[in-house]
Amino acid sequence: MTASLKPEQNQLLAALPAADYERLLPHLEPVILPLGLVIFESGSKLRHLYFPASGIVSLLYAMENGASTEIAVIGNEGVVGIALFMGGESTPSRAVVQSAGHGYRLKAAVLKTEFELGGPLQHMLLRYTQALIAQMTQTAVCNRHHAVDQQLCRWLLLSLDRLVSSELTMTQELIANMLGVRREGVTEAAGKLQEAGLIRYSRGHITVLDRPKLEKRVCECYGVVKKEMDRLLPVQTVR
Amino acid sequence: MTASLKPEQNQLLAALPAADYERLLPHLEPVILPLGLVIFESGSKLRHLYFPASGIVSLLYAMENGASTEIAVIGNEGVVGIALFMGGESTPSRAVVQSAGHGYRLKAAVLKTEFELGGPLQHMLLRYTQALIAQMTQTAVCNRHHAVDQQLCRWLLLSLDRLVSSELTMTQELIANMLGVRREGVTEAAGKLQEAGLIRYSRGHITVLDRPKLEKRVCECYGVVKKEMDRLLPVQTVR
DNA sequence: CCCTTTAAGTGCGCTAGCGCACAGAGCGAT
DNA sequence: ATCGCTCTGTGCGCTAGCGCACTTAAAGGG
Repeated sequence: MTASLKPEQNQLLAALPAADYERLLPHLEPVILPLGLVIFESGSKLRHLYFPASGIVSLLYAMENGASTEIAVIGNEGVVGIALFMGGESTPSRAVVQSAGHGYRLKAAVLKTEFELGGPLQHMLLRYTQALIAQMTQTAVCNRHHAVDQQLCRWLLLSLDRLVSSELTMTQELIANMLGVRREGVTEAAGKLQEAGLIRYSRGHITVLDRPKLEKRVCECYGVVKKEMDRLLPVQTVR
Repeated sequence: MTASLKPEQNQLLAALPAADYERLLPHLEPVILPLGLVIFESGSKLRHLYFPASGIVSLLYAMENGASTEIAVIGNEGVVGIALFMGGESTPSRAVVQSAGHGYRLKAAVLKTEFELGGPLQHMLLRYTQALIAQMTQTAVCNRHHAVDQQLCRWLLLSLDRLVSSELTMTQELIANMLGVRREGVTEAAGKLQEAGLIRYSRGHITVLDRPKLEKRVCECYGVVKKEMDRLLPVQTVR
């Protein structure tokens, strides 16, 4: 694990000036992110800020009746646990690893000290938070106005952007939980996309066959989020 | 206007330590917020941070086809224009005065300087931002899972919390735009509430007759947002 | 290799909300 | 008082998505 210690696989870390990065480095603890790992629970006090290097983490909100909805997805372009530096210590949502990977984490105390310095790290975390807000608001809009198959396209593209391969491991049941719809609704929507040759679906494995067509079919929400992310987030710099 | 210059009507300003408050005071420019005023447009560069003292401001997102959805409401408990200190300068949403009032604003440059100091102002603004995020995520959830009349209850209560009187001036058409539903849908939902004796509706004027019953009927979303606001935001201090 | 488990597909009746079209109804200006 | 405008109420038919019950089919462990 130590051999492959490359925190700069996380784009935020990668974009930090060398001085800041090196100050952080000794505090970055490598963590593996197995599928299903709950990084934090709704309302629980956060202990670490997570910098994913690979994999995908979902922010989910669970309702009293058990139904749930995905609020945002986070990959190696961001961090998990913004409540730490925003000052609230916890949020009403939970963070779950949706696609296995690995990452690095920073102890709450270290993060807070560094954040208070007010330098590049603070600026980047805040800009990322704004990008995350954009994603959340767009989710709200999409939930209201768009059909399930369009939302599925959006979800697939958002996931694809955070993965290296074009295959993702995810049952329809789980996708339904993310989108906050019925499992059968996902079956139907996925069926449409499969028929149109955009994806292939098989027992928990989705392969995206034709990304361009997916982008044609998706609602505007994906583009808005993407554009805002590109605008707000640093370009990956080679170290 | 100068006679009634009481920026501490805004709860964030009121909660600032005297030293910080007084440093800000000379820069606070009073502004009136007439109904319908667009504080900022989607994508436009922000020039000021607004501290409402009365009235309500809506954050709205408009889609390509003209349909729109409210993302959050802001009253004297918060600020309008968080993108300024988050670093993005603009957002894909727009801010519109939904209920007339007044407030105070700070030039972007002044705000940034003060924010960079990293003191109580920064902490408060970030905590408020987290509360706003909670509101946005809950909106996403509510859009997905709850019936129009429950959402109307939520909307009424959120508005009521930010007003002194129990009457609000708002046509069903406008409410429909906020909730992202049909105007007729609001007519129907409002009819139900009126029949149950919770509200009285008349040509753009809604009077809330029975707030407790409204709170019984509303979905959990209102409570979650309220609780999170109370947790994160400072209690009003007497100056 | 079978047999259990888990994922995916299907059918059917039901309801909420949509789109459209139009009918009262209050309010304000002339 | 009247006209015109805006706001509200209503009545359609239509569709997407829901809830439920069930079948089919692949995967994987004994």
